[in-house]
Amino acid sequence: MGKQMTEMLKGTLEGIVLAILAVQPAYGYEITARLRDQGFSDIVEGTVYALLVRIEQRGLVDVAKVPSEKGPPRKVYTLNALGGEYLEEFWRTWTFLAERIEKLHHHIENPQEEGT
Amino acid sequence: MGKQMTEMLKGTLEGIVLAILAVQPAYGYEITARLRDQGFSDIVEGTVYALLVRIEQRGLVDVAKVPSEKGPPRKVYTLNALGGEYLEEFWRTWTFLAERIEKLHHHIENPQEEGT
DNA sequence: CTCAACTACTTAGTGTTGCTGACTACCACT
DNA sequence: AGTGGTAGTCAGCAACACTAAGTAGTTGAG
Repeated sequence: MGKQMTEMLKGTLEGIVLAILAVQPAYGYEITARLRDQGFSDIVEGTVYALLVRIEQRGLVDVAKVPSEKGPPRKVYTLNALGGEYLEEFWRTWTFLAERIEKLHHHIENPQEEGT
Repeated sequence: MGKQMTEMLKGTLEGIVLAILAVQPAYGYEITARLRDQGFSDIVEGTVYALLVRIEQRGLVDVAKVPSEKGPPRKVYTLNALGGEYLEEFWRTWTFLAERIEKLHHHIENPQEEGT
């Protein structure tokens, strides 16, 4: 998708993954696949795994090793209480940013509506 | 606002500034002030100036030095054709990302609506 | 049995970005 | 002369996503 997407994902990808985990626990490989399903087709596995390590170290998720039938054991990540708080904070930040950006977007296409 | 906002601004701040310039040309100090007005209260001047240097070097804006009554000359930035294209690309990327994130947000609050 | 392919995770190094904090410089007013 | 607002610059830092390679298990073809 390009450089813009790469830069834009900084800070949001973490929230996206936490949001996915909020729906239900998952392991890295699965999360990558789910991201691909949801349209983030060029997010590489390495990025996701690195992100998971980060959020684990920050204590936002609980980890359980679960044996897999088809390969090495899976590390299943579950959003915990702290992670839930962090995710809520993410949504607040996101909403704040998105509202302002949408306002700019709208303004450009409708410059006559001077709000302030 | 915190670390989350800092990270989230990466990649979007550039688009925000370009969008501001799309409305009308402006100089750095003014852009900073306008960002503050629009709610981005803790974006520091240094960041904006650095960003302006970047987009100038990429040829997304034209620059004109205009004398000021109250200080050093102003560097007035104007969005040019290339910048306009880049901004459109930014909006596409933004829309793509925002749609997917909103879907996630919605999904969490309405998990019964399974789309797939 | 060996090799490829898929699953699953790890790690070292790179580039971009926004922030911190200090600095230069110009003007007006006290 | 000194303070404060205007306007821009610069060096150094931390965080993040990407690249690219590697490890390790399982399955299936040759």
